[in-house]
Amino acid sequence: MDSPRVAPRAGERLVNRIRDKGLRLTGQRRLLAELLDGAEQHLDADAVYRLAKRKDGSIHRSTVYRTLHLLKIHGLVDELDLMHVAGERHYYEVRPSAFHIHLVCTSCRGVQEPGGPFWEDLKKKVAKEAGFRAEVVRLEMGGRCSSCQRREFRKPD
Amino acid sequence: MDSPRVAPRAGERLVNRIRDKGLRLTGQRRLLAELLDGAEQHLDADAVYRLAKRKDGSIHRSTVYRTLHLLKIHGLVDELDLMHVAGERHYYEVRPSAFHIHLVCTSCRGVQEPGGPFWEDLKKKVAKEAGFRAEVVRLEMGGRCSSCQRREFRKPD
DNA sequence: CTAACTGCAAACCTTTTGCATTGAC
DNA sequence: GTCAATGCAAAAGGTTTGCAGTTAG
Repeated sequence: MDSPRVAPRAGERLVNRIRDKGLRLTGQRRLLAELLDGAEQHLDADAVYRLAKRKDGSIHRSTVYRTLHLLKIHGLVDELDLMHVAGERHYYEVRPSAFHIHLVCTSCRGVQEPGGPFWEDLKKKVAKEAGFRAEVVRLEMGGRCSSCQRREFRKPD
Repeated sequence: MDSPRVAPRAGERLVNRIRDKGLRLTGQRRLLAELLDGAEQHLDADAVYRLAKRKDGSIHRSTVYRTLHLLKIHGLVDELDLMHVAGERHYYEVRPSAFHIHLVCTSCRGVQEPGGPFWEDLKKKVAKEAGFRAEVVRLEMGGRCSSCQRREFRKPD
């Protein structure tokens, strides 16, 4: 599609994309964008709020919800449920590409995002086969990660 | 209930699976199971409730939620969010296999479930590659279905 | 300057829970 | 008969909204 192929600094990418969309860039939006962009794991709305609150004590929950909604409808973040392993929460992720793959362990609740040639190839084939102009593709697998499999092999419950 | 026992009648399969799990089969559970099993489309909790209410005016919402939860934790139905095209609702689907593929059109909100050799093959390869004992796999694609693509080609916005 | 955004509080909507009663096994 | 499931009502999330004051462009 139209993604720039030069990587801006971590924590700046989403901010730039907000400006590029012509959206007003307030202090709160900048803060939230930097948080989402720098996040090491998937965050739900409450986690985003609590992290933001530590940097700006006056930010309000409703601003977090409004901003997440705004980013979502502009396609800048995606909303995930990660197989509901942790209840009804939704998680937000800066859209790194149109194709997300998540392996969610129902035992330890860990989330892996595998990469490599197999998965790259898979993306291409799926897009081609679909007869569907896919904007977002999510492949989510719920099951047991390899370390939980080993643990359960040693000590079956 | 007096049909020959060749293959379980549509609307009876889930009922049988409930009994097989040793769960108590109440009238409400039977009704909900038949609804889910016979559903032509994906239903959310409210839709299940309203359909059930037409057949049993005294059924309560909380029973619907409790039953959906029960079926979910026993792996008899899966909970989907269908890319949130229709808000925060969750949809329930009798688990036909461990692998669901949904193509969700963000334009007309239609949901397709493609089948065929490509997708069968994909399931096998993904399961093998993952190094992950996958219990449930969901592949969801959000985009434009072929008829919406055609419509937009004729009349671009 | 002005439309858009924010904080606040209240409303909303879906889902969960405690309790007395009912019903499946 | 016993224990689990149900209906009911109330609570508990999580999210949205109307409003008045504030701010980015």
